[in-house]
Amino acid sequence: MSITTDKFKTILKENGVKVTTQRILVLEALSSCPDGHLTAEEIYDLVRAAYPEIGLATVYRTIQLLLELHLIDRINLDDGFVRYEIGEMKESRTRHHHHHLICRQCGKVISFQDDLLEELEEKIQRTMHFTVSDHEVKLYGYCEECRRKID
Amino acid sequence: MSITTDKFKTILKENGVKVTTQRILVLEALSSCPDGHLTAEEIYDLVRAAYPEIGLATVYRTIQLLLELHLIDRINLDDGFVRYEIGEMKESRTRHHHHHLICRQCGKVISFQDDLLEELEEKIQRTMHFTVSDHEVKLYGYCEECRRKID
DNA sequence: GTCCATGCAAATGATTTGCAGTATC
DNA sequence: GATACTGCAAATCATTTGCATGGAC
Repeated sequence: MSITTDKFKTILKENGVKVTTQRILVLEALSSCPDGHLTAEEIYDLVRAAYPEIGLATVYRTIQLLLELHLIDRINLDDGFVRYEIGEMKESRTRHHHHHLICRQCGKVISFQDDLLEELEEKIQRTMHFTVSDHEVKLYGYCEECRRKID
Repeated sequence: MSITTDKFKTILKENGVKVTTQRILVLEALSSCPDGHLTAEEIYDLVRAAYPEIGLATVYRTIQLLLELHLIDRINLDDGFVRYEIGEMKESRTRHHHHHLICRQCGKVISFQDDLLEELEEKIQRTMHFTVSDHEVKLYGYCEECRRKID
């Protein structure tokens, strides 16, 4: 479950930054597309529908702020666009990351949950003396429809 | 073990593209830094030491070619630079990927081998009907030295 | 000799920044 | 009312591209 507007306002105040229409609209655009993986330009277009005077620079500055507040995550699918998505399950202390399946054919992105890396992280800790705090996993391949077309 | 210059020349010929000094030097720069994770600019600087007249555009074009020939891999550490590294173990048919530990403190990148994702890929195949062909894993955290400094 | 490859400079495209006006607290 | 935030336009920076020259086969 993603963050509500009210909770967002509280977080902004707690961090000593101002609550502005633009910030709320950017957050809401990201919230409204929970599986969106939106680019900055896409967020800009979405917000502009409701608030035409917003500038692209403000969108970038707001994205930066949301990243610093850990309310959104950056995703790089190596297609030349950086994307952002709302961070989910902020309440739980455990890092229930979700990861991405990326179809090489149609570019579709499917999210999935898995904690299988726990074991790997522990192993890394032991053998490499490296403390893992976070991870990012991308699986490339072919989605069901595209595989059917290829066969 | 990474590719030799002779093997590289053969691959170029097999693919109907010309063997040029520039291409060889770029490949050798990447080979000489097996753990380098070089940026295009860094490759440019390395090659220029031996061959000052090379242009940055040629470096980019060669990187593109090497990627298409699957001789190098692209790595994105989300620090604003795209990096490249020589592909290892090209001879074995199995995908013995290596992954990266990235220190959030000093930025150091440590490579490691692991096939732990085999299990996950199989599960994805079964439950999501998605055929995984490749994967990329990045583990963020703190290396031994930096952890020591923090404590 | 034929083309592909190169070097240079200009173009591109995402992101950033400077600055004067504006809105929040 | 002070100051952080915004919008705009200009700047930046990695990467790409057009084109005339040069090199590989």
